[in-house]
Amino acid sequence: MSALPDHLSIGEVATRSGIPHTALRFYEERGLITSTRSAGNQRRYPRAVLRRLAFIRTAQRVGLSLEEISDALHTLPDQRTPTKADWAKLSKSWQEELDTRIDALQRLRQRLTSCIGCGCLSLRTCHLSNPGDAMEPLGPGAPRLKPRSEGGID
Amino acid sequence: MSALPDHLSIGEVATRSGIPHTALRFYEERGLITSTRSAGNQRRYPRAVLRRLAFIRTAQRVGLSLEEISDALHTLPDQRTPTKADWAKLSKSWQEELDTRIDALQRLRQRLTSCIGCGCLSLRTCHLSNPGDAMEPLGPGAPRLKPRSEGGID
DNA sequence: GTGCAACCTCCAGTTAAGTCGAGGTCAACA
DNA sequence: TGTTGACCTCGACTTAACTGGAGGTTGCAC
Repeated sequence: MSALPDHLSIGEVATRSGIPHTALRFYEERGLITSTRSAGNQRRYPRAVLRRLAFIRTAQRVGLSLEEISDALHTLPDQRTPTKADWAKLSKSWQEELDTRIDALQRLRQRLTSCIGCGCLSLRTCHLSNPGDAMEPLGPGAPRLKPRSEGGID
Repeated sequence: MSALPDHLSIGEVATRSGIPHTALRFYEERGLITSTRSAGNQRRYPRAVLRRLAFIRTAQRVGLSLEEISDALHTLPDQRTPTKADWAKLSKSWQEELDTRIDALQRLRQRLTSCIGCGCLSLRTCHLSNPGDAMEPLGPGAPRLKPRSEGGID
């Protein structure tokens, strides 16, 4: 527990962030974080990397891809003071995305809630499994190569 | 637009659900949906599969994995009338999961909102990137092999 | 000055969720 | 009877996000 210096080794960052060193190198490769090197070519991170990592992990947890996160972080001028407009742009685009996701989650939860209450006992008939309202503005699935065109259902 | 029979071919299901036939076979392989076969060995789906697929896609969209969805669907007695207790159990476990996710999303959004307002112009100092509150009950990342132990940050 | 853990690079492997293509079958119409 | 389109299986490939190992270097404590 010595006072942390400002130049953390990859091991220290891994320990303090809970993120494996392999993942840290991977993030660096992908441009999500950066490091300088010591005389002997070892990575040295500024302390701020921990906050950046926390941000990355939070965004990731809510379903944003590393690419989206990376893009977002890169709309901010890379080394120096982003303008308020930069921030506003980033925030706005994410807010829409987040709103959409929150909405979808709440609708799913709502369906579950009402289903429990409604006394229906089968997936076959329950409206839980029968959307009714518009859905699927985004395609799911891992390979986000081409957006799939969602047809109407039932 | 002939009146839909109750035994849909894979092509019909694909068209009506907007889900590629390749994915349908994949879901079947994973046990998320089932089919019977025609005399000539072609898949035949009951109409109800469309609702089931809508449910799957919705759940997937909000970030649940096919495995989680499959598990959930399998807590319901497979072919006949699940009891109210079955439903309650499934619903409850999902609700917690959904609540957690909604919460995380809202916190992230809140941080973005307040950040815009606070006038801070750098990720380095903004509390947006500095969680402060407890987070990461679930690990992110694709390989969910071993849950990662999240250390404290900064 | 030696030993060993922590670091380095490079590359191959893994998982989830599919996609794609080859090679073959079936059904229905002309 | 022929051919065309929808279907079948099987296996290889893709993308994102990592993990793991081999083989070599650094840093620092004794």
